[in-house]
Amino acid sequence: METITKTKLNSNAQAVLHIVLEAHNHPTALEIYEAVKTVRPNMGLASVYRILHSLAEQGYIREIGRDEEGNRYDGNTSRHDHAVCTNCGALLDVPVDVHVPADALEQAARAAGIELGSYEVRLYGLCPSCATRTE
Amino acid sequence: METITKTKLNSNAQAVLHIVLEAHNHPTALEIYEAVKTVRPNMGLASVYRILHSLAEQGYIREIGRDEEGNRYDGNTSRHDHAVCTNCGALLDVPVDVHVPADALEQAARAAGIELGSYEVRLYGLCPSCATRTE
DNA sequence: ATGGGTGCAAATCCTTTGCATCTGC
DNA sequence: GCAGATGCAAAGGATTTGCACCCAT
Repeated sequence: METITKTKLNSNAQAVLHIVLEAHNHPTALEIYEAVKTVRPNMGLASVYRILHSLAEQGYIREIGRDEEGNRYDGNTSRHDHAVCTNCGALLDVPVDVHVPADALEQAARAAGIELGSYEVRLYGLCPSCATRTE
Repeated sequence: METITKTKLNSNAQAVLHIVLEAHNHPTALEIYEAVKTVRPNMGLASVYRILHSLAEQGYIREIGRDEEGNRYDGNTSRHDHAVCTNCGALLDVPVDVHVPADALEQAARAAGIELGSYEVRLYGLCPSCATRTE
């Protein structure tokens, strides 16, 4: 049972949301903070963290795991897949849906003993720049 | 092009590897450190971190992402999938392979522009205990 | 003796929290 | 006036690093 309550956003939250929605990459909290500071120079880092959490909780954005740089956020909340560069760590969107047969998902969920909510495919490999640099 | 060079492991590294291989869950560095201390009481945390990195680099174990507790390690290096509890954050193995059609993978990799190495399906939902507690 | 591994402590980095203040309603 | 949001600084927690020391070769 999902309980998502979207509350009205104040102007600070809107500014943060804007940044995340515009970002094509998957920015970290620090990157979002830097970007937001150009618009609201006196916003503090702590507020950015608090706002990001509340935006994620309300379903406006999504947290998509951490890497060595920290937690990353995604403005695209619809189901989609990601590719991770095993060399530089870049996290890219997969622009097409990786179709996984529904019955395979259900069987796997049953086997793992979980009540399936959603899923994601992660591709690991070399991103364009790392592929050429390594070839 | 993968370059994995397995060097001979010294006894400390073997002790750490043993812990990770035996662990059925996906322990964090701290948990591994605690476990290793029962066998080698004077090993330091820094050494555990150094050893874990080198074991992962050499392909003995695998790093499988971070959560609020830190980086988690997996002794199972063969391709397999994971389930994440959206309530308590538990990270479980999926005991069956989620079969993703090879052509879907290739098409997705091409679309994302990466040279595909491997992949993983992540299931999100409620683990057994959270499901009953929430129902 | 020599290079690598080790323990310890200090340093880093991301994130959270306490608290006094400010804001909008 | 009050509840919630904010900035700042301090605290917290995971991970890394500097460094002197020790060990096996």
